Amino acid sequence: MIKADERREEIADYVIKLGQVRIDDLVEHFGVSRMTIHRHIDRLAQQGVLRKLHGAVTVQPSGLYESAFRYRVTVNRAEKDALARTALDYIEAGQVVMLDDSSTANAVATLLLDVKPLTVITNSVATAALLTHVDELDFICLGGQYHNTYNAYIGIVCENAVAQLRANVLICSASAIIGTTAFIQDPNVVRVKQAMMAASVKRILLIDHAKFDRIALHVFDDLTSFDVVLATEGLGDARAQALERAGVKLRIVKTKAP
Amino acid sequence: MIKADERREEIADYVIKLGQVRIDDLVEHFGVSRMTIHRHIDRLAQQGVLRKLHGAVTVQPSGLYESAFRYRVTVNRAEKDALARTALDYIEAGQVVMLDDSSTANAVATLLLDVKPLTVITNSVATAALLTHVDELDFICLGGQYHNTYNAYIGIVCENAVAQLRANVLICSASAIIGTTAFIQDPNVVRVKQAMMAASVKRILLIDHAKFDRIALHVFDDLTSFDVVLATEGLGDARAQALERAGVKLRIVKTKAP
DNA sequence: TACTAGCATGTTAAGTTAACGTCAATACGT
DNA sequence: ACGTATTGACGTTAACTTAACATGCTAGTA
Repeated sequence: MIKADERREEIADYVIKLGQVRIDDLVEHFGVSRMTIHRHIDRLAQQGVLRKLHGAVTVQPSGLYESAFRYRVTVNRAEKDALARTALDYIEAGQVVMLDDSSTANAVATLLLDVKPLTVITNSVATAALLTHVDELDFICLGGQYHNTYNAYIGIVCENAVAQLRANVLICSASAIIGTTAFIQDPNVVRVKQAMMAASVKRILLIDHAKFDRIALHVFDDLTSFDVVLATEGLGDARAQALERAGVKLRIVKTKAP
Repeated sequence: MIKADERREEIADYVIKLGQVRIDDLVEHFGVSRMTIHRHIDRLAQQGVLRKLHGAVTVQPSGLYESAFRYRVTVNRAEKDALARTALDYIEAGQVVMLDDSSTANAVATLLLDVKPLTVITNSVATAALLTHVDELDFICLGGQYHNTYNAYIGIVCENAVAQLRANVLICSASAIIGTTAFIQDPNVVRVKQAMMAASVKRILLIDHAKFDRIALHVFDDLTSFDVVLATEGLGDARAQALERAGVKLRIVKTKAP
């Protein structure tokens, strides 16, 4: 329920404020069982917000602000799952699918095992780990310089690798949406994503509503460049109508059952 | 000790034979403490040979253990370690090191953490897993088509990625040695390795004695093309002298203490 | 209203890990 | 040679984590 998400935010804030906290302190501070704390921090750790130690948790070593920023974006697992499930509508067996390094695309990867046979291309280490050792699935990893923050391969080697390939469908995400433009934090990531755009026939952008009202530095592309933009219903009717008026091929995804 | 490696091989064989074994069964079967079994299987799991479940271990979900990378790691482990330790003589901090997809090069990777800072390039998934998340280490993964048998990325994408890079040192191995020529089983792997040769200033070949008296289909390169050929003493004096007469820069590595 | 499904949570038993101590083999300086 | 670190394997225990099952709450539905 919503209360669980709030509790997770409280826990994340608490840990981020103190830097490192023993699990028993969390148990005492929040007045719930040790098991429940474990379940919460497991999920936060899976989202990359916290890191479990053995009896304690710390914030991920990538700067407090960014961690605090990141966990709010990734909290909504239900939204990502709903987006991922809808994205499957645009993927058919036998196609070549390219996935970027976003956690949303990673969620799509978990569902792709039901659409085999398939060729999948990605620069995400997390997604690569999911797709190795899978039968009936041709997997191509985009190499490049490993970047810890994104847990992905980027850089010129990656861009050139993308340029050699062609995909039927690209599934990607962005850091922020301002007006009808998608933005990304890192210029090197932008170049990789733009190369992916150029190498794909159909382009699908997945955005949860937390991507609005945020700021990122570098322009990725205009929303009208995508064949489909999947957004969760949280973005609001006004904004949805504005985007459609601007020519964006928007499709709203309901988080709950249809 | 050597005994520990043998014990790990015994455990691996036992688990591979039965498919899945409970940890307590291993404790009883080998007559050591539960903790020791844990330590053994942790290492095997890290090598990708086994997978820990929770109270049990299984073999990795991939059909071909004999020829697969995972099993090769445990074969001739003492020899590979000796070769790897000697190979460190040719690597200095700050250099760019390229490693192929051989298990021997993987053994070198485990030792590289002591030579930081370093830039490491590889197409091996096992080696990549070792080198991600390491501070002071610039890691570049060579992408390409994932190949289950080698647990590595190969193909034209990989070859082109290699061609964009330059390394100070290449550490590689071969499937077989016949006369003064190194052979490889798979033509696609040959092309990647040849690209690696062209992209490296100093080339080092690591071969354990099991590589002699074997047959592989495709020519990799002549042994005289390497700046150093490290071989274990098992290859025999006669063969060593013949190679040196042919101009091979051979260095014999002792497995045991002198 | 009653029924059902889906979560969040608690409880307990089984399993795992960290930390420390012992022992043997190896390296090193004198 | 000799004693002295050093290293790695192994065991023991206490702390910690996980899986599995049970309970209760909430929302949607007949």
